[in-house]
Amino acid sequence: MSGARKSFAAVDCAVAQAIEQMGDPWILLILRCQFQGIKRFDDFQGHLQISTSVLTDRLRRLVEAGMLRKEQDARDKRGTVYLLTEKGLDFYPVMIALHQWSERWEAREDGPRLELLDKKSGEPVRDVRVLSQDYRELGARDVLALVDDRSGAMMLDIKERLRRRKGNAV
Amino acid sequence: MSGARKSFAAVDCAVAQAIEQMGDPWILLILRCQFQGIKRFDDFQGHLQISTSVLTDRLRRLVEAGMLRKEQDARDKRGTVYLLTEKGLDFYPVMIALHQWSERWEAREDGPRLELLDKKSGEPVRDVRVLSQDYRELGARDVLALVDDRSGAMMLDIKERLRRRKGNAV
DNA sequence: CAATTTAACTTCGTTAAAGAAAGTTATTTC
DNA sequence: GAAATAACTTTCTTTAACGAAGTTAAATTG
Repeated sequence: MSGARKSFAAVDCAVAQAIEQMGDPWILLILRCQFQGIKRFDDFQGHLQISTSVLTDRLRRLVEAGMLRKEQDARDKRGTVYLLTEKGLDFYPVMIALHQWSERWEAREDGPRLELLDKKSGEPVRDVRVLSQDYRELGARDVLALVDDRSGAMMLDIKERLRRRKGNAV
Repeated sequence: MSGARKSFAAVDCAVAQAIEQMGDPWILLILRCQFQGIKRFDDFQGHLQISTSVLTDRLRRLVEAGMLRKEQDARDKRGTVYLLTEKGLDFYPVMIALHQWSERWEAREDGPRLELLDKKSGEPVRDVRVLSQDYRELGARDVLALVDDRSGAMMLDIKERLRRRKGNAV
């Protein structure tokens, strides 16, 4: 009876909140363009083949979310530039993690389309990974997720689930 | 005249391809649940309040994309478990980068809802960042994106854009 | 300096996908 | 053997994405 995309803002989880705001294909593609240096309305359209109404909507959302700020182009007063804020720039690791994951699993036969080099050294950047304090690479199975249930006590997520499922296959 | 979400599969870019496949809110939320250990149809519904038709569709897409595999539950032959493949598990850095970004910028006043600890040491994991070979943290401005134009020569992305825009504000 | 072009939208009609609810099939528990 | 449950499928309604056309203000061209 709805047709609208549901909101899951009520879910008390940082990832869910991030997805609520940034987990939209066009939002992510616009951010990708931003990191490529694209800043203007018609350049987004040229690169993304996005309809004007949707582009307007997504740029507005990104500004509202504090990811981008709007500025008048100094050279052409008709023009607007959308610039990444500090919050927007801080999304870079997510974007690069996504990029590298894609290169690892969906690579073209003829090699990578894009190489990311550290400007200072000229060497490729490291694969974005979850690391321990002493820089060991950690997978999902090496990390313990502690959920704070807001009642004062810290609760072990895994133990709680095990309890609830009463010995089902894990 | 369309109403359908457009495909940008033709865009020759790894990030765009990743977004085409994984840049959907429900896809991302299902993956988040997977990393929490949720594996069964009705558990996804319970946690996500997702409609059955959409959940069916997204699980099918995730299996098709090679992120999840379907298995019959050994204990209950009615049951199906959806398990992360190697490709799916490798998506972990993206998920944690998203989580940490959200905790940094959308944190509740009363502190983090989830703490991620290295099982081996008990210490929190590092913030997921783009790192140089010698572990310097790199921002978007510290990284050079080299585009391979498939014509043999490597082409400097930034220089090319500068040339095209003929001295517009950067 | 008038006419045209351009940037960044807004509005409008159409359609495909998201959603709610009810129905289906094969197990399993009582 | 009856009721419950897991994992869907089907049907119907609504809404948001799409394409195209129109708008406004500034800049460029003749």
